[in-house]
Amino acid sequence: MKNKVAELISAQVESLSKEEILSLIEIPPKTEMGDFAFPCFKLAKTYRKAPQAIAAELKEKMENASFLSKVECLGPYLNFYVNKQEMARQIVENYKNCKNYGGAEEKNSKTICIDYSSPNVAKNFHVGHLRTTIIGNSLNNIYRKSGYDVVRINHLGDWGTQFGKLIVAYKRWGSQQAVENEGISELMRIYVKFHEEAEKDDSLNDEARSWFTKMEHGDEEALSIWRWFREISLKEFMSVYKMLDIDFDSYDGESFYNDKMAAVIEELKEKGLIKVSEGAQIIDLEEYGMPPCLITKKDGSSLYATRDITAALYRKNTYHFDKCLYVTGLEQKLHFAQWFKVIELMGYDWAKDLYHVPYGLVSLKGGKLSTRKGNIIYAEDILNESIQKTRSIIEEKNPDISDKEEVSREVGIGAIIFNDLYNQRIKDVVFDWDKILNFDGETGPYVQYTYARAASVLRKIGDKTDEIDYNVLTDDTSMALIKEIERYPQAVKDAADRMEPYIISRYAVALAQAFNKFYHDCQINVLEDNIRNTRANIVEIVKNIIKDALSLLGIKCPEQM
RNA sequence: GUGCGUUUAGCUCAGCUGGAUAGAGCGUUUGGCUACGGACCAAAAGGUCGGGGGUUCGAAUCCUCUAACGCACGCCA
Repeated sequence: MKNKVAELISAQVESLSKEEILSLIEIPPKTEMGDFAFPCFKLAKTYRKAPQAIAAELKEKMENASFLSKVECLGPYLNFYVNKQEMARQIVENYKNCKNYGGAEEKNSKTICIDYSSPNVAKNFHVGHLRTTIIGNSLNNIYRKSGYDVVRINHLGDWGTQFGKLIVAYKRWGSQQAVENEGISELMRIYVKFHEEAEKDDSLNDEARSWFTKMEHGDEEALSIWRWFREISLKEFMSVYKMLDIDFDSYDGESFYNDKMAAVIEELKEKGLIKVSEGAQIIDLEEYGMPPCLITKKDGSSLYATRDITAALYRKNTYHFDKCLYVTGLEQKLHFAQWFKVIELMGYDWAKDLYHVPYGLVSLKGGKLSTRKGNIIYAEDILNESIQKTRSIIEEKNPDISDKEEVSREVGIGAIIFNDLYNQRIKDVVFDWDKILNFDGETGPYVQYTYARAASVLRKIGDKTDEIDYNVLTDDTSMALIKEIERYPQAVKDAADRMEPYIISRYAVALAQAFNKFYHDCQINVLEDNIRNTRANIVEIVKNIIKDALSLLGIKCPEQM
């Protein structure tokens, strides 16, 4: 339709190409103002006339087009009112012709690696980790729908000085029994204890660093403790992933690159990038306005950047990615900028394919997240709390449905995921129980409720035919809903281009709102066959799109709730 | 100190490459179940878009200065 309008204008306007016209055409802010609008400002210079006059002139010339019901000029704008039946028909038929509406009909043979979640072993999985996990998972779904092959990488934080600290702490204050019984909580306890003691006695830090150096040199005692801690942690992480129904293609964490870093350091030396400064090996980035990137410490052991660089080289060689995304907090921005630059300086042109996908800081009302201060909320606790709240709502409103347990999980977890994906990634989040457990308005449960409602109507209707009478769909409410249906592919595309799942969330809410108004204004289960069938078909389309959109966020849609 | 990010209604946020009277949800006030699910729908109130200057026919959007808050700045990740 937009295309047709553009053609019509193009026939009258020589100074602009059809593409330019297409990009100028906009959707008026209010429906009374028409379906499409063409602002005439740009033409004012070439025609040397006021835009109002140009709009009036153009109007005369295009009033007779058959697909239009009306053309009006409102000041400098030319407003087009298209034939409603025709518009509805095009949108619905376009939907029906797609195998994967909103996404790619075929794979595009491109690969994207997404590094997300990547929690630190031996630390509890808290609200902060939930963000990277949920955002990364959603980006995975969005790119998959858009035709990419996606490699989901959980780059576990399972290497580094903190394990030296843990080993020291375990040897001094831990016991096998306690670790086996308490799992990560016990590891956290001795880790916190280490920090308390290390403030009084700095030699503990040296001891910890030397244990980590032993690990890097393959010391069996150090490694066997490390393996044990890692296994215990992974078990707990897996239970969160299971709740969220999230999986990964690779759990190669930092330790995986331990034996691959030497070659990379060698390469950096050969390329003349390494300098020695205060005993450490660094890459000077002053020229690029950044502090130096540290490659090894003075004791020779590796650092975060070393492992990231090594991992990037490995992934490029292994997966041949077209893009590689890193979903981490904004506070790590400098770190990524530094080592991306190092990759570029090594002469790899694919440095431009590395993207840091940052998100804002998660904090609690009382202040920052801090395990040491006990100011922390664990992922499992939020999820369980939300599931329980959902369960009690179901008991109150709809106690007769079957599989209550499963539905409570889907809705409760959906609420948490939706809440995390509702705003732009960059926004800081202050965790608030009241807000996260509110299921009214623009929330996951609202969208899921809309889905359940649609499912319920369709169940009541039973059999329906595929016949659609487009004359039934010309009222404002139905047209508004159909226009929302049309918007889905663009929403998916924008979300993929901007790496922003919130665009899908906002779309899902808008579609649900349009549907609920339609549901309210237009009775669906009526006696007239043409009306019932037509509306039921629209309901089914909307239901399918809601399910698809929520699936991109990682949220399930129960048929009843 | 330097750099990055944020600042839009009481609160949480949308606002696409600059375009028509700046939009939602929550909260507040009010109305709507003898219709298909009230986790719903409708209406009202609520804004000098942090502040100054500039570019433009036109700025929440672009440039510049500035303020507040957050974060990062070498041997943690």
